[in-house]
Amino acid sequence: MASQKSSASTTATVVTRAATGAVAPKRERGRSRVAAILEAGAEVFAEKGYGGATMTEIAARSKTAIGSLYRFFPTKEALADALLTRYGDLMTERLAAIEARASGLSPSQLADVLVDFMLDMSADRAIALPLIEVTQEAEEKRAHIRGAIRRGLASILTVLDTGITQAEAEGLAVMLLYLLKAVPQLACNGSEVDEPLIARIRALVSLYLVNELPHAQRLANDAS
Amino acid sequence: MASQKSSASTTATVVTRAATGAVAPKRERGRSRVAAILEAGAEVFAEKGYGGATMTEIAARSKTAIGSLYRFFPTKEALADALLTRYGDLMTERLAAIEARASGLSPSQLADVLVDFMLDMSADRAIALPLIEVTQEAEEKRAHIRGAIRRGLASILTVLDTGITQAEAEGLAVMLLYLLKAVPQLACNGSEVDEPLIARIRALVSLYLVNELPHAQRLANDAS
DNA sequence: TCCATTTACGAGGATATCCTCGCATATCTC
DNA sequence: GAGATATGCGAGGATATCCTCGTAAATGGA
Repeated sequence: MASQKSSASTTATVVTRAATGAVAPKRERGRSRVAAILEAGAEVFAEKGYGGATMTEIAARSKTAIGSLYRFFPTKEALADALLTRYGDLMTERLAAIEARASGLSPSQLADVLVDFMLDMSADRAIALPLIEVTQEAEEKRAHIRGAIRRGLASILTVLDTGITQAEAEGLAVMLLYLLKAVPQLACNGSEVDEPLIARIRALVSLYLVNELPHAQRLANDAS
Repeated sequence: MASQKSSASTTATVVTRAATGAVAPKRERGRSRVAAILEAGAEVFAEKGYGGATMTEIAARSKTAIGSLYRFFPTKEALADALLTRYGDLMTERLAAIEARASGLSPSQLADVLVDFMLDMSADRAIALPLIEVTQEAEEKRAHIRGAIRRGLASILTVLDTGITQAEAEGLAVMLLYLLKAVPQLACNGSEVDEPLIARIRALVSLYLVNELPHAQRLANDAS
C-alpha cells in the first residue's frame, strides 16, 4: 500500500507540488505535459469519481503514454493528491486576493463577489469536487484545505466587519463555505450556467450576510 | 456491459424493488439477508464511492457469501440502483407525511421540521449521498428522484402558503433541496452531531423561508 | 417423511487495472 | 557534434474485481 518515496526535488515551480512522490518536470515540455495530465485527471475524477477513474483513461485523454504518466505521477493517489493541493492553493490564493479588496464592500457586494468567485472556480477545470468528496485516504489533507479556506473566509469577514468577533467570524465562515460549495453543483449543468438560479443564490447569500453582519451593514448605509 | 435481464418478479414487498434484475427474496431469511446487504452496501458505497466499493467487501460486511450476494443482486449496478430507489422512495414517503401535517405551520416551524427530517435521513443509514454524487450510469434515475423530491417540497410550500405561485414554489424548492442536502455533510462527523452548527442551519433555513414566504408569515402572525 | 423450491456457499474464469521495466527519442550543455 | 539528462513509449506482470457455476443445505407444504 505504501507508495515508494522517490526523492522529490522541492524546487517550487509555477504549479505548486506536494511531496507525495510526484516528480517535478525540469523542462518546458514536461511541464506542459504535467499540466495536460492534471487537466485530464480533474475531468476524469470529476466524471467517474476516484475509484471509477482509470489511469489509462487519464493518459488517453491527455494524449500521454501510460509510461510517461507514471513518470510524473508514480501513483494514482499521487495524482489525486496533486490535484487536491492545486485546488487548495488556488482557493487560498484567490481568497487572499479577495480579502485585499474586501474593505469597503457592503455585505451584499461581498455576496456577489464570493458567488462569482465560485463560478470562476468551477469554470476552470481546476475543481475536482467529487474527488474531494470521495477519496478518504486524503482525509487529513481535505481537512487541512477546508481549514485554510475557512480561515480565509473568516479573514475576509473580519476585514469587512470590524465589529465581529473572531469566533463568530469562524462560525459564519463554516456556513458560507457550505453555501458556496453548493454553487457549482447548483448552477452548472456540464458547462451551462443557469442564470436565474444564480440570481437566487446571490440573493440567498446576500440575505444571509446582511442578516449576520449588522455592523458592516450599518457602515455601508452610513457611507451612502 | 448490458447486464443480463433475469425475469424480475414484480410482487411489491415491504422493501420496494426496481426492475433492474434484482431477484426478490421469497422467504423471511432471504428478506433479512437482503436488508443486511442493503445496509452494508450503503455503508461501503458511502465510504469508498461507487467505483471504490467492492462486492467482496459488501459481502463480508453483511456476512453474506459472495454467491448469495449475487443471487439477490446480479450486478453491482443493480445493488446501487436498489439503494437509489430505496432512498427515493423513503424521501418522497416522508415528504408526503410532512406535507400532511404542514398546514398551519409557520415558515420557521417548517424550517425546523425540514432540518430535523434531513437529520433523521442521515441518522438512518438509508442515505447514500456519495453514491448519488458519483454514479453516472444512473444519471436519469438520480434526476428522477431529484424531481420527485423537488415536487414534494413544492407541494409542502403551496400547502403552507396558499398565496405562492406554482413556478415560485418550484424555484424555492430547488433552493431548499440544496440547502437541505448540505445538512448531513455539515452537521454529522461520522455519527457525531454538531449541535451549535445545526442551530445555525436552522436559523439560515428559517431566515430564507421567512423572507421568501411573506404571505405565510402574515398568516402565522395573524394566528398568534 | 418426502419433494419442490429457495437459499447458501466459495472456487475459479474472464477481464480490468495499477504499475514496472527497458529501451528509444528529444533537449540541453559544452 | 558528443555526452548527459530528461522525457516518451507501450508490452506485460502481478494483482484485484466482477461475476458464474455446480453443488449442498435449509425451508415449507403434502
